[in-house]
Amino acid sequence: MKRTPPPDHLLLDQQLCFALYAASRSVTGLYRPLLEPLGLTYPQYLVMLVLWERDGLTVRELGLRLQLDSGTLTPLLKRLQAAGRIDRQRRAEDEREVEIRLTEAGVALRELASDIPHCLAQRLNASLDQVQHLRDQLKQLNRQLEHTPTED
Amino acid sequence: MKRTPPPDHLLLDQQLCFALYAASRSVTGLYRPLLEPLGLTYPQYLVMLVLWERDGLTVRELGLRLQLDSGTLTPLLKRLQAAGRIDRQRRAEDEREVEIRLTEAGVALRELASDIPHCLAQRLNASLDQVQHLRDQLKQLNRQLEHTPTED
DNA sequence: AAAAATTGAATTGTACACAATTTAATTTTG
DNA sequence: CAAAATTAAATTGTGTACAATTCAATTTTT
Repeated sequence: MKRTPPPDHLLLDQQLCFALYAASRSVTGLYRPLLEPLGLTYPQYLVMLVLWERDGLTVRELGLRLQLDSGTLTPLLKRLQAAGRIDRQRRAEDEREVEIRLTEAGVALRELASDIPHCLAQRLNASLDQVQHLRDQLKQLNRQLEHTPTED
Repeated sequence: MKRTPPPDHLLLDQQLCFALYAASRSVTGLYRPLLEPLGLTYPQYLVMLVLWERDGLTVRELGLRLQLDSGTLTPLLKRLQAAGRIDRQRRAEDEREVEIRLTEAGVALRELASDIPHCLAQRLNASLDQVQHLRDQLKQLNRQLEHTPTED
């Protein structure tokens, strides 16, 4: 005699996607005050993390690492260049590729960033275990999604 | 005799933030082909989820629920209105508030959306347990962040 | 080797996010 | 009650995201 079956599956609070979306934006928000003194946005910080690990990558390689395409990266990299953190240069071996290299200022910025992970961990006021567990689950989810073609 | 101490904390793969950011965008990407036939973007879908649960909320109330401000919601809601899914109307009791109401088409859209959670769960090809566990951890993280003022 | 296909960036266009400001309506205060 | 403070949306401006297209450089085919 039920009129409408309980539509549990469409409840916002049931959605993994919303939990992810909200958590991602919240955490990004935590970074903002820490990154502002460095003059970096959050996606720019991610690019710097990659370059601090390995300098001289191409736009394509940065895109693979961060799962971002040239439509996002090109303007972002131009802003990092305008701010004097990186240089962009076509590769001699293959003129299609653009190599991204840290400037001295870009390398130096790493010192200023070195406290950020620690600062952030404190603000998260979650246990390290909790954070690592969550991170590893998310990474696993990401791996599963990477290997799931859209099968269209 | 180490030159530079291992900068583990700045490695991209160590960052919870990046795992979150990447997972969030990946999952949003999974929704895209499912939402496209409905003519909805992913944030628009979230707004519809809220309204399907409870119609007639104000912009402010939607913003609280989704953690979005008027700068994001106002143009999004105008697009939903232009697409005929909602009406926007100033409240008589308080002319500052704008009440959002589903149109008939907006209500009807719910039927078409009813399969989406199931479709998505399949594409995630993760166990339900895994998804629920992850979701609950993220929700807990969100709660912790909500109650952590910026203390500035 | 020349034509065709592929590839890497850049560009174009649409839609978020979010800080900061503005505007209008309501509340609070002196 | 009028001025000041507060509030809710809207607006403005900057910076992503991402699909789709363009363009030039390289590879692959014929």
